[in-house]
Amino acid sequence: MNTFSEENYLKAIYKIEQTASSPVSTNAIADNLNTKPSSVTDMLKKLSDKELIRYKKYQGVSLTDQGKKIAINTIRKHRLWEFFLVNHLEFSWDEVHDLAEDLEHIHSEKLINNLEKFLGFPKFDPHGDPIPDQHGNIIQHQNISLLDLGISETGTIVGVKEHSATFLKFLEDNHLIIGTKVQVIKHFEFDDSLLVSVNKQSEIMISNKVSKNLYIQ
Amino acid sequence: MNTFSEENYLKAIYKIEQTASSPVSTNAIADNLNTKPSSVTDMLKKLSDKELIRYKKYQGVSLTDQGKKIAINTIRKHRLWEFFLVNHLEFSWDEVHDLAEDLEHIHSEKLINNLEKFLGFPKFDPHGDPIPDQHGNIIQHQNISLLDLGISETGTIVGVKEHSATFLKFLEDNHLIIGTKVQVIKHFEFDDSLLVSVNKQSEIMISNKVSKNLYIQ
DNA sequence: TTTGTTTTTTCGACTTGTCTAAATTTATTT
DNA sequence: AAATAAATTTAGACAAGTCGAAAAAACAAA
Repeated sequence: MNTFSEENYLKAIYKIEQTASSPVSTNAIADNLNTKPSSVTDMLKKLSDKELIRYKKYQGVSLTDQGKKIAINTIRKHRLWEFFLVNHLEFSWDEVHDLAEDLEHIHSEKLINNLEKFLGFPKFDPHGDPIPDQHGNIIQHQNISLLDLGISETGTIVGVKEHSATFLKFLEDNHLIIGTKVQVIKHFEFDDSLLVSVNKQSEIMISNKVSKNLYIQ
Repeated sequence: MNTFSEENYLKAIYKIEQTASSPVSTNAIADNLNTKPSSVTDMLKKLSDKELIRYKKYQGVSLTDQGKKIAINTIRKHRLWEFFLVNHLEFSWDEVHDLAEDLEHIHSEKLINNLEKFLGFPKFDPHGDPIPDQHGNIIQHQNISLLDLGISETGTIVGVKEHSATFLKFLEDNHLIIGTKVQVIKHFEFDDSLLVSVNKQSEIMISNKVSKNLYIQ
C-alpha cells in the first residue's frame, strides 16, 4: 500500500502530464505540490524504486502503467467524495476540495465501489470533471472554453478549469453554475471580455479570465 | 490540530479509564495500541506538553477536559462512520471497524455534523454503542450481560462487549443480532453455559464466553 | 565555445513516531 | 528490610518526509 504522500506525487505527475508535456520536470512537481525541488527528487527515487514512475536523473519523469493506475484511482476517489459531499451532505462546490483531498487517501476499494453504487454511478463531479470508473476509464473533456464561442453562438456550462474557491463562489454568485445555458452577445476585442446571455433571462459582462476558465458544450 | 497518533492515544486512554481504574498505566496503553511501553512514554510527554493529559513520571495518566473532549469526538466520528457504512454502503457489522479507524481521523467538524444530520441523528452504532452528540454527551450503557439474567428471564440484545470480527460473525450466523429477544431457559453451572430461546422461535446453547459479551436490556 | 543562468541533485539536518537495550523506579515477596 | 520482580523511563537508533545550502548537470547566450 502507498502512503498519502506517494499518492499525492503520482496525482500531481498525472495532472501535469495531462496539461503540459511529458516528461514532467522536478520543478513542475514542486510547484504543484507546494514543496521544494530537493524534496521532489527524494520522492522520485522512492517512486522509481517501486516502479511507479520512469525516472532518469535530470531527465524528468513519466508514470508507468501501475503509477498511472494509482493516480487515476486517487482522482476517482477524490471526485466521488466530492459528489457525496455536495449532493448528500449539503456542502457547496467551493468548499469540498480540501476535504476530498483527505478522504481520497482512505484505502478501501470496497468503500469507494460501494460509495459509487450508493451515489448512483455518477459520471461527473460537482465541478464537471469526469469520474473514472472502477477500471480507470475516463470520459475525456472536450475542453471548449466559453472564449471559443463565436458571436450569437450558444452553449451549456459543463465544467470549470480553475478550481479555486474564490472563482467558484464568483460563478455561484452570478448564476454561472453547471448546466447553465449561455449565449455570446458581444465580444469586446480590447480586453477580450464578453457580454453573455444567461439562461435567456439576464445578461452579464464576463472578463477574459472568467470565460477562458469555463468549459462549454 | 492533532495527529492521527495523538488521537489514537487519547482514545485508548479514554477507553481504559472507562473500564479499568484511573490513573491509566503505560503498559495498559501499550497493550491497547499494540505498541511498546517506551513509545507510550514518548507520546505521553508530548500529550502532557499539550495539556491533553495529566502525567507524572511513573504515576500513570488521566485525561484533561480538553483531552477527553478530543477522545470523545474521535469516538463520535468512529461510530457515525460505522453507522454510515452499515446502513448506507452495504457493509456488515463485522467489517467496519478498521475502516472507521481510518475515517475517524478526518478533521472536519462540518463533515461529521452534516453526516450526523444525513444519518438522522442516530443514537447507537451498529454494535449498539452510544454515539456521542456534538457536545460530547453520551448515553451510558447499563452493561447488563446475558450472563446476569436469571432462569426464565427475558431481555433484548442491545450491544456487544467484544468487537472482534470472529465474534460478530458468530453472532450473525446464530441470529443473535441487536434487537433479538432472548430468554434464559437453563443454566448449566459446570461451565456457565446457557440454553437460550431466540425470538421465541428457536433454542440455542451459548457458552460463557459468548453470554458475558452480550449486553441485554 | 566559454561564460553565465537555471534546473536538478546531493548532503546534512530536523521532526514524528517507532523500536531495542539498558537503566531506573516502584511494587512485591520472603 | 533486603532481595527480587515488574513497570516505567532513558538513550540511542531508525524510517519517512521535509528542508536549506552547496555541488553538479543541463541549458542559454554572448
